[in-house]
Amino acid sequence: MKNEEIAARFSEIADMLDILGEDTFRVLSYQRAARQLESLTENVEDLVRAGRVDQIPGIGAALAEKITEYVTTGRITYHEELRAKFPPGVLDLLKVRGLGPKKVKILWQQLGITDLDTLKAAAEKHLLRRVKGFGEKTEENLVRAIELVKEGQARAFLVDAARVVDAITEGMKASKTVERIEAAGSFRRMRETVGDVDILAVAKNRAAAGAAFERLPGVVEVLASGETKVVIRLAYHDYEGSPRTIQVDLRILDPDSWGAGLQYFTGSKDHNIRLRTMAERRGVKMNEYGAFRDEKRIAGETEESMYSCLDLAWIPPEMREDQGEIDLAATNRLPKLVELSDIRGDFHVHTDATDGTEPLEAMVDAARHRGYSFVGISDHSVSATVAGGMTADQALARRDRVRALNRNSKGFTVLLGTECDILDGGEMDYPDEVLKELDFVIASVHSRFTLPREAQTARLVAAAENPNVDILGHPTTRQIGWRGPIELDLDAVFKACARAGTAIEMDADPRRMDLNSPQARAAKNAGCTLSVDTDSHASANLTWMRFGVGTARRAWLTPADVLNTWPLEKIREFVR
DNA sequence: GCCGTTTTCGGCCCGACTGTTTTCAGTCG
Repeated sequence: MKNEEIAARFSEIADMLDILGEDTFRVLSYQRAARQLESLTENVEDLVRAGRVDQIPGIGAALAEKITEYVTTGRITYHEELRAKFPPGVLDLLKVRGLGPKKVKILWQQLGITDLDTLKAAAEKHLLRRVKGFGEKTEENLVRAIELVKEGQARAFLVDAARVVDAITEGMKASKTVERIEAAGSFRRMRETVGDVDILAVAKNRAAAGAAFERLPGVVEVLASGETKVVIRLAYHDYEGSPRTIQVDLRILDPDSWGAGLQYFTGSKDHNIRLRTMAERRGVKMNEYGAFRDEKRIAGETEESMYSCLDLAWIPPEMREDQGEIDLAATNRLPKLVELSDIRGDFHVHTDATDGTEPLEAMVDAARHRGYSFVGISDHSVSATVAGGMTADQALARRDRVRALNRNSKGFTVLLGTECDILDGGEMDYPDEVLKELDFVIASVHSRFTLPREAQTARLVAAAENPNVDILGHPTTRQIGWRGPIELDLDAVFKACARAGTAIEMDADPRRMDLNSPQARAAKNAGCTLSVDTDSHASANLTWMRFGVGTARRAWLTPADVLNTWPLEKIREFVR
């Protein structure tokens, strides 16, 4: 989709205008437009064709024209003209913590510093402290901050952020300095990756709570330490065992501001700006301490009170992205989102018969202990050689083992399926007779990621239309931080799935999260059923369901939209 | 550059913290 490409260019225009000292609100307009494009569920090319680009919130005539220019010509002249004014490397300086547009402009135009290496050398030679606004401390901080940029500190996976949140919550509770503690920010909104972790707490003795926070195990640096706000950088190991660091903000609130703080620091920024604008029109001032009319507090203790004082229903955090949820809350039309407790099973589970680490029986047991009523076993097909794919005979040979398991377990059903490779032209890796013998079929792409868009689309459409295929697995095959999505006309695939009655997967592997939430919302709008699965290769991975459900909630899915919340009889009907 | 239930002009969220300077600008979220 061109959405991301245009968003990236708008974001860069914003940075350049900012450094040039242009009007801040122009800069904000480009930033806001970039965020809107990133979370847009529709393909911007379709909007251009339909002449509806300027209906995107935050996009007016000028930005609509630039979007149209990019869609038709592949470039934005204004963007290229601005770029010509900037030596390569200058924009990288903005990534350094402590450097904003003003300081970058000074470094570039007064000292001729246009890249990270030169800046680091200048700081180490103490050349910066001669400039007004820069001092000894700034030089020290910059050297460390540049190192961080060069390490390429990536955003944290949601599962890792959850472990950091748990560790901090436990550590702070153990310190007995806080009465209440909860995570807010993009983690609470269940974004697929998290830039920093926001923790809110209530404490009688703020200084003691702040000190306990700074002493938590794993703290490598204290970035700020005030009365109501402490910021640290924390070391952790990601779910694959690699060492990383993440910034964690602690905000200490008064009990009667708890709801206001939770609302404020959960965001998103655009959601909050809309709320505050609404409040202002009603003569109400809203901030992290409460809602006030004529200096008098009218809300703040609970999050519900902050919404109800604007005549809004409480909005689930996952929906707070300024994508129309506020209008729904105003008219009591918010959807009843799917919850973890609605999930009755998991279709995408591997065993040691292919590339899983545990035997079938162990995976079945783990699923049953989660309180599910079914589990779908979906090991790889023969062409997935790196994953130790099974032959058709091996796949069918497990039917007896599964029948035995099902005979001995009341109220729990093992479905024997496959994650069958989609071959080059969209054919399936197992013959129809074999697919028919299995309880369900997930069809996935594991090869030929670089096919041209049209061929790739035709390939997935053919798979979706195969009457034996029930679920299209991890449809874009992207892996965060490693491999981008395949070139694909997703809308065409959604239409094919809706037509053929094939479900589309939301694969909750932390690296995949595929479909992601805007895509899943588009799939729902196209009439598709979604299946939220973990793609587990070990029993511990079954817990990823929490984040798959979080992403499904971001896509506004209800239980009716999610195949694996349905009663088993209805599921059997669907996969027949 | 966007936007409209006081507006087609004149607003645009706003508070915490740091570092440098000495009363505040810049950055961040």
